[in-house]
Amino acid sequence: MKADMPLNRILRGECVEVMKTLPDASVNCVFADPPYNLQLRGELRRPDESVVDGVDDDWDKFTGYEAYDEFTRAWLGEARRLLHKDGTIWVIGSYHNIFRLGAIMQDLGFWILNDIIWRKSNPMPNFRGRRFTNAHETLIWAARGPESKYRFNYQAMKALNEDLQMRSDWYLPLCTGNERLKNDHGLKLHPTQKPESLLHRTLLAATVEDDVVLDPFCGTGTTPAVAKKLGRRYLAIERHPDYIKAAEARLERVEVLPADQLEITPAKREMPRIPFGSFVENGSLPAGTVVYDRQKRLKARVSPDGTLVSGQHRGSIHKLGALLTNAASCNGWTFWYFERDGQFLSIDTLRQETHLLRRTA
Amino acid sequence: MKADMPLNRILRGECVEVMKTLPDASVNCVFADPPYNLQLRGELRRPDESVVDGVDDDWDKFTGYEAYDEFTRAWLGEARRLLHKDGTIWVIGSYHNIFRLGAIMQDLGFWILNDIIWRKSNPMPNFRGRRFTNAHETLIWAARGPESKYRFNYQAMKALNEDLQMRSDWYLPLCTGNERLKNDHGLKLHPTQKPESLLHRTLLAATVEDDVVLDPFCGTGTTPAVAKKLGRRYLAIERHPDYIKAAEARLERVEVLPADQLEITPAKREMPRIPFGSFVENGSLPAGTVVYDRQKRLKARVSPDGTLVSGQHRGSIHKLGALLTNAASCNGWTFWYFERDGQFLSIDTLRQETHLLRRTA
DNA sequence: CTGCGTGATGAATCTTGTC
DNA sequence: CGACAAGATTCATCACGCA
Repeated sequence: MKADMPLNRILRGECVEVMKTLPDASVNCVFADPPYNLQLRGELRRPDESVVDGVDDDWDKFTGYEAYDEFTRAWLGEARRLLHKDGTIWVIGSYHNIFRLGAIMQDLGFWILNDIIWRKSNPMPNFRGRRFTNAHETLIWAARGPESKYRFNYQAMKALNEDLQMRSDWYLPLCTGNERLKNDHGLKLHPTQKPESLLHRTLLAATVEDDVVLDPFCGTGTTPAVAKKLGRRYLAIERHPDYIKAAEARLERVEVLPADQLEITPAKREMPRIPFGSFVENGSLPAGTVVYDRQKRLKARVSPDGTLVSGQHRGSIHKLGALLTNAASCNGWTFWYFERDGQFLSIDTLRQETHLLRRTA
Repeated sequence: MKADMPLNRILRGECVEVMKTLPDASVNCVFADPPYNLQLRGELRRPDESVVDGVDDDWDKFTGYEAYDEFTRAWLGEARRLLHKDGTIWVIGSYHNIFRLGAIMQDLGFWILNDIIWRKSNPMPNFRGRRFTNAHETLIWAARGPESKYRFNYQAMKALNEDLQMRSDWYLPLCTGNERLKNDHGLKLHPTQKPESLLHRTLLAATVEDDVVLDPFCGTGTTPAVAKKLGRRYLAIERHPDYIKAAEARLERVEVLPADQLEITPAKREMPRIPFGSFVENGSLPAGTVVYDRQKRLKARVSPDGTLVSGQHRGSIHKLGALLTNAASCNGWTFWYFERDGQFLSIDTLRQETHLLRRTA
C-alpha cells in the first residue's frame, strides 16, 4: 500500500471528494452500503452537492433516476480506481436501487462474480397485505475486471457451511438487541445498521489478514469493526459527525483476534508445493514401488526420477493418470494409491503428513 | 379484451414484431423469461470429468451490453403497451442480465412491487470452487406504473405458506425428471425449461380466472400450460417451430382445473439446518473461544470459519471430535462444551436457544 | 413390491504458475 | 505474450436396473 495512505481511520466528508484524495489501487476490498432515497422523500444530492428538486410527477421521477445514476457512477468510478487490480467489491441494496447499481457496475467494467441474497430471519411484515413480505436484500460481489485474480477463501466458506459449498443465499438475522447502537433516547442511532455477521462472512470470504478494506458509506462503523476484529486494515468515509463519533467509540471496544486465532481452513493451492519426486528421493516411496488406482484396475511403477511407468507409457503422476483413463486431466495425488503396513493409502497422504510436520517444526 | 385478439394460441415469430400486431392494453399479466446473455468462455467439466451441457444457443448471443439493452428496451416497451393499466409483469433472470432488466423497467415507467428470489433446492454446484454456488434466480414483479391498481391475491399466498405471509424468497426445485420435456434422443428438449411450480405461484398471486397472460418467450410452453391449468387465458410467442410443436402437444395434455378445485400446493419447506459457523458469525461463540469435551480432558479453539483447532489438527466439530477420540464418527454438537456465565454448557445449547431454529423455510 | 446402488445432470460468465 | 504443465474441484435429485 502507498505510504501516504491514511489507515485504520474514519475520514469525514463526502465520499466522492474524499476518495479523490486517495491513491490508485490502494485497497484490496470495498464494502459499500449506499443510500437509496429514490422515492424522493428526502433530499437527493448530486455529486456537486446541489439538491435535486423532487416533485411527484413522472418527469421528475425520471430526473430522480438520472441524478441517482450520476451519483452512483461517480462513487463507483472512484471506488474502482482505488481498487487493486485483483480486488473485489461488495455492494448491498434493495429492489429500489440494486438494479441501477448492478447495471452501472457492469458498464464501468466490474465483473460480477455472484449476487448474494441476504435472507432475513426476522423481516418486517408487509402491513397492508399488498405485496410479498420484503424478506431479503441483495449484495453484488464483483471483481475489478474480468481478468482479476480475485481472492475467494473457498475452503473457509465451505467449513462455515458444515462442509457443503456455501450457496448464494445467506440466512442471517437483522441487527437487533445489544448489537444495535442506540442514541441518548434509547432509539436506534442509524436507520440501516448492518449485522456484524454479514460483514464477517463477506470479509472472511474475500480478504486475507492485513488487507485494506474501504467503506465509503461507513455509518456506525460495522465494516471497520469487523475488519479490525478479523485483523484486516480499514479505511472508512462518513459525512455525519454523530455517526463518526459513535463508530469510533465502537471501534475502541473491538478486540483484535490474535494472529494464531485468525487462521482459517487453508486452500490446497496455498500449501507449499511438494514435488512427487521428493518422496522417491527420501525413501518414503522408493523407486520400484507399485501404485494403483483406487479400484486396483490400473497399476504403475515408480521410477527414480519421480515419473510413473505403465507398460509403454511414462509420465508424471498427473499425465499418466489422465492418459490411462482417457481423461483431459487428472489430479495424480488423489488418483494413485499405494500399500503401507497393510493399508491402502492415497499418495496424497504423504503430502498431508509432510504439511503437518512442517507446521509443528 | 379486444375482439381482434388471438387467444389461447402460440404465435410464431420474433417477439417484438409479433407484439406490434397486438392491440394496446390487451393483456392482464406478462410472464417473460428472456435470454440471459450468459457469456460462457469455454468448456466446463465436473470433477468426474463429465462435460457440463451449457447454454450455447444462438438466441443467447449478443455482441455486448448495448445490443442486449436495445433488445430489452424494445420488447419491454411493447410489453408495457400491451399491458392493461392495472396489469403486472414478471421477468426472470440471473445476475448476468437482471440488473439491466430492472433498470430498464424502471426507466420505462414500470413500478417495481417486489423482487422475488427463486431459491433452488438442487442447483448445479460450482465445480471449480472459485465462487459461491449460484443457487438462485431473481424475478422482478412490477406494475405497469405507480398508479396501477394491481391484483395481488394476498390470502391465497398466505394459505400457500402455512398461514404466514408469503415472503420474497421462494424455495422450489428445478424442472427435472418426468416434468422435463425430452427430445427423440432422450436429452432435454430446451436448455432452460422452468418448473411449473414457479409459474403456479406467480400466476396464482397476480391473476384471476379468465385473465389473459402473455409470454413473449414461450419456449416449451410452461406459462401457457399453467395458465390453462389455472383457468386463465394465454397468448404466447415463440420463434422455433420445434418448441411450438412440443408446447402444443403439451397443452393438449393439460387439464383445466374445475373452478372449485384450484389446488393449493403447500410451500415446500426445508429442513432446518444450522451450521456451527452461524454461531461464530453472530458472536454467540466468537472465534478464539475454547471448547472442551465433557470431562475437560480435550480442548480446542474456535476459528473464524467455524472449524476447531487442536494442536496440529483442524476440522469441523464432528471431524475433530472423532479424530481426537479415535472414533469413526462423532456428534460434535453434544461432544463439545463451552463456558458461559460460570456454566459449562454443550454447544448444542446454542442450537436449542436460537430463534434461527424456528423459521428457516 | 421394496429397497439399494449406479449413473446422469442442472441458465455456469468456474485455475494457476513457470518457462 | 503464449505454451505447457501441475493440480484443484460437486450437490441434490431422479430414473433405472437388480436383488
